[in-house]
Amino acid sequence: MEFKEAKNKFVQTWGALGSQWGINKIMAQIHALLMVSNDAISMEDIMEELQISRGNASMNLRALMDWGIVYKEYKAGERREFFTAEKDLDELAVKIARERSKREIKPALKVLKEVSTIETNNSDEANYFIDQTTKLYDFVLKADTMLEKATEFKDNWLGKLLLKIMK
Amino acid sequence: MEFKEAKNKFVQTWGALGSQWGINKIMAQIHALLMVSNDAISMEDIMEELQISRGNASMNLRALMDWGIVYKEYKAGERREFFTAEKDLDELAVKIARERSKREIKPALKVLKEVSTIETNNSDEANYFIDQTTKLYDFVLKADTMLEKATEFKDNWLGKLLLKIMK
DNA sequence: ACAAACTTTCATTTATTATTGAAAGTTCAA
DNA sequence: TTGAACTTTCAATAATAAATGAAAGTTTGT
Repeated sequence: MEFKEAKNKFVQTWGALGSQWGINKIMAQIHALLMVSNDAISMEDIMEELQISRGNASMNLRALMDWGIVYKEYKAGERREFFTAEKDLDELAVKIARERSKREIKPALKVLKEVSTIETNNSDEANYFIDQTTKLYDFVLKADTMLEKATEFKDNWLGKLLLKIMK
Repeated sequence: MEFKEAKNKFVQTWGALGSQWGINKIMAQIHALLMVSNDAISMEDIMEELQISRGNASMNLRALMDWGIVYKEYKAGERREFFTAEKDLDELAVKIARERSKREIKPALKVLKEVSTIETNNSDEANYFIDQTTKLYDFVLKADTMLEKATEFKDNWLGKLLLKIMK
């Protein structure tokens, strides 16, 4: 396998993986592209490489910047903007974890709290519902807290965590 | 908020959460429904409650059973099948983690291995590519191993893990 | 102030994914 | 072995999500 072929395979795979985890395919592909690029890339080059429209590139780059995992870069004497990815994998994982927690887990927790604290008519099914949603709330809260704690390690938390787990 | 309203809100929220994580909305909704139901439910009842077709119910129940998080149950003297969810949350998390690892992470790792071991022409960009994909491989492997280890605890691993992390 | 170089927005179009429902399949009791 | 009761399959359809591209917006050099 030669370089170009390998690069393409990587970008495609990363894009597919993104889709399966609820992330826009192109967004994941752009990220993949930036991850393996030594220096910053212009929007034009991204469009060219992935064969996508200007609007698509613009919107997905914006989304990646909102996630805090892609940055704009300016080059001296250049009018256009260049883009570069967060290359530190621990930092990357931390940012993704934080965003997903904020956007998805926290709101879900709020709903779980709400529905698990309704006034009940003491019917069996209502009691069971409260019991189950309360357990779910505790579980999700614990998982979310774990993510938070893990991200506090900051430097190579994954490696440290792994060591601890294996004790 | 009354019971029926709360139940509906929970099912909707769980469905939306599923979508955001790459899981079919109805699949997540059926799962939610079963999670808060004291006893096993027939396909007919699921169709009725979620207002979906027979085919849809059948396909998604099959998918949930493939994941190992929903079971068929037979009631004495009843012709039709009833369904029930894995209620143990630790067990549920373990099963989901294992399936996603098997279906998505393992194949991705295989590709990462492939593309990070190409013969290089020693150009800067090819070298950088190999460097980055190798790091990514190591990172993803570590994360996947962590999941595996975590699931080995089996009994309340999340709680134990959390204790360890916070030390 | 103008215009060239570049980016963003968003209504429309296209692609992807999920759903339906009718037909085929299965199981079981008589 | 028949047919009633139930489930599965899958081609057609619908719903959802993503992509396009042209117009509007912005920035910068002169």
